[in-house]
Amino acid sequence: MPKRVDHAQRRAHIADALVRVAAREGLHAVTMRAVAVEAGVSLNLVQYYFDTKAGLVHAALEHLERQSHERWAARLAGLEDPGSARACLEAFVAESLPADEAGHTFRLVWTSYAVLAMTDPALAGQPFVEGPHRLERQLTEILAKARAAGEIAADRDVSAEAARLLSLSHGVGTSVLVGQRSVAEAREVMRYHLDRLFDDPGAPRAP
Amino acid sequence: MPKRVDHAQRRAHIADALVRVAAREGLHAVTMRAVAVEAGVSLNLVQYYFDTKAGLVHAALEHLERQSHERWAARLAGLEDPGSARACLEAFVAESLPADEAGHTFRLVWTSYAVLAMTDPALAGQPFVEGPHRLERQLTEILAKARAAGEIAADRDVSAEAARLLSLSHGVGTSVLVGQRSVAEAREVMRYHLDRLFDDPGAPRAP
DNA sequence: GCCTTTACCGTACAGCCGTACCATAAAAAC
DNA sequence: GTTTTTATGGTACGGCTGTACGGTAAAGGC
Repeated sequence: MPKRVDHAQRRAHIADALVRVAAREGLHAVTMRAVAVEAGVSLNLVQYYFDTKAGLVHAALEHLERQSHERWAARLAGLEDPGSARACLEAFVAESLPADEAGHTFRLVWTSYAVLAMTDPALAGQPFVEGPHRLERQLTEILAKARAAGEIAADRDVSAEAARLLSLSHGVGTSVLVGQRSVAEAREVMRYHLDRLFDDPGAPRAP
Repeated sequence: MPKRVDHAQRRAHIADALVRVAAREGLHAVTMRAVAVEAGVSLNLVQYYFDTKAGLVHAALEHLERQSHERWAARLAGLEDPGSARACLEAFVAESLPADEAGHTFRLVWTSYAVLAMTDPALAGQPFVEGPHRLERQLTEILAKARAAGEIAADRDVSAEAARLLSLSHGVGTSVLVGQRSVAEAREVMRYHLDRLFDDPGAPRAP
């Protein structure tokens, strides 16, 4: 075996294994041993790359956030009409709903981490405050442009609308994860919401 | 000490202790010993009343659901104008946001259980499907009456509105719990939502 | 050619977990 | 008044967990 390996790649491989275990059996079932088995490496190797469990868990969270950010950016970039606010927001909805397996996994594990952060001060801070805030600002910008372009009514409060979109998508996503709603029903709720946002006849418009 | 005690009361006492531990340190920190200490009883007593840990956890969930149901019913009953849909929905919002300590505790522990149920089939089923569905039906009824009374526009889809309300309130509640938003900001988002629901000038009305 | 570093393995240890078991006072049953 | 039941305490056990430690083959460095 060669002497030098790509640490970042090994760490990503192990972090992915953690996410898989967490998605399948819950974050509480994540142990160093379980992650090692899932990654197909020895227990010691997990220790070698993340020397404590807290470090592993924390690193996996950052890994997850980076991945989701990239997926969202890629989806935005792949839009055929990036100028259309409706298209952007529909992409946002599609991305945030646990539709495909990747989305389901991400939402589930992310929510698990969020719950963990509610009682563990070492985990809170950045990811669950900074991340959503950034997303919310992004949504606010999209909405502001749409309002300026007359796509949505002039009397809408764009930052409130952004908060509503973010919270609502998170809420319906959760309802899908617990089995209360199907993905189709969730999509329907979000479609209704967007329809209400854009189709507002009789409301005042910009220019 | 007397021979016969009120089992239901003892069980409630211990279940409350579990909820307190879960709210303070997270559901993952709930152990038989921790619950026993919190309740001020011996480990064996916890075993005596709920003979397995799964039983304890399950019973505490039912306890939590019953409590929340009672609180919500009491709030509805305490309304000065129970006929006003806006008042009902505002009561619903107030009840579902983690405003006071009880609400915070309930939301946090409830969400923890929800996350647990996402991977544990033994816990899913009833509480997280039946409960929300019942609430959603209740909201739908309130909205349908409001629409019939002309309080909200005739072109609103009441069941979609109910789903939106429920999911949105859950979403903003979560954002408060993770520290992304203050309770005041959450209330502001919900107020905006209700304003949009009720103030819809120019929209068609029922008789 | 030798020595250090890197990447890995296996194992051991102390601690906490759920659970089972034994003991025992007090009340109830008879 | 004896016997059984109920409510409780204490403790022990096997299993799993995170972490520490001692090895070791291969690759560089010199």
